[in-house]
Amino acid sequence: MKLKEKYILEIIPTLPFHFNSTFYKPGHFPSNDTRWESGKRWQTMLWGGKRLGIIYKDGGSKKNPKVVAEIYSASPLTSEFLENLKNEIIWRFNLNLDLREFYKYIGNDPLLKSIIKKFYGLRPMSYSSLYEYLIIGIMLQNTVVRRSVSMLQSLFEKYGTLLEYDRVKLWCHWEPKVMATANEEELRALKVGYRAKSLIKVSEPFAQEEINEIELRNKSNEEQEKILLSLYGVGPQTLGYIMLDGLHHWDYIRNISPWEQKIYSRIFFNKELVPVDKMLRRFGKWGKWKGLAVHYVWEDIWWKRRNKHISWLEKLIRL
DNA sequence: CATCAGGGCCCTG
DNA sequence: CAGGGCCCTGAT
Repeated sequence: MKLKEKYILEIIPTLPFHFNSTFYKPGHFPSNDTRWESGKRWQTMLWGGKRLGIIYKDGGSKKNPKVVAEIYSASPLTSEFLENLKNEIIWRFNLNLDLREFYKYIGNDPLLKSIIKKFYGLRPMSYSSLYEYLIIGIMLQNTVVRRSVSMLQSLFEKYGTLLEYDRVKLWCHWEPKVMATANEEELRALKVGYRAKSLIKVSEPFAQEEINEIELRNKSNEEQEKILLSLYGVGPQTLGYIMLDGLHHWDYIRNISPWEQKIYSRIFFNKELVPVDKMLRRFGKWGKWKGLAVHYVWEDIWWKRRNKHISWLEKLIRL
């Protein structure tokens, strides 16, 4: 599917803003709906029934930051559509986030000080919809990165759409109803294993529009947890990712998976393995910013890995 | 060759 | 609330 129509959206983020560390997360596993180079992220997006190809560009300076989003589409888009899309982009990448209070509260922490200086203006982000994030969460469960990558790619090739824009070909997600009506055997043929059942069942409430992502954002913390946990295949780990990245609860850390526990032990405690409850107590000192603080340290180690070999980390990643 | 655990979660007792 | 089972895959 070739996308010929092109529109430009310009977004002025709040100060301070750091483009690269916000628009690229080296800790995310690689997927073929996105591509990155410094100052530029390609990203497909299925939104409002349209399959879009987007290029996010760093279009400003440190003092006057600007995100330029090139929107490619096969069919024309109305100005109303584009305005709504702009707001969605602002939400997903937290371009309205005011970090000043966080920096004030946390800025002198010995571990965070230098990281904040390096990534001054970093925000968490979720490049996908809630539904798509749930799919990714299911792909991560009980396996290693390599398999997560290959399972998602298989799903793209069977249920997604290959888009071409800016001379780049990237896969775009499917509508939930496509997977809600898939049968388990055809999914299992893609070697997703027992996750097939979760994929189907998690798609159903979205296909039937029983869950509205926009409405969910306005519900209380407890209601959000309840709704998400009621979905088949969603447990505390997937919930944790979504509460922070997708629903912007900057204090949300309840669960630490074994893999994260090992990495956290090294980067926060310089030890082999620290008990989870001890970790949570330590993170508690960052109060209502603890999730965001952990995100900063977490991102830092992945950026470091891009530049130099960290052998203990390589062993834990298990590509 | 077999066995095991991995960016969890569901279900049972 | 603890613990077994689950699709696969590569590491050992």
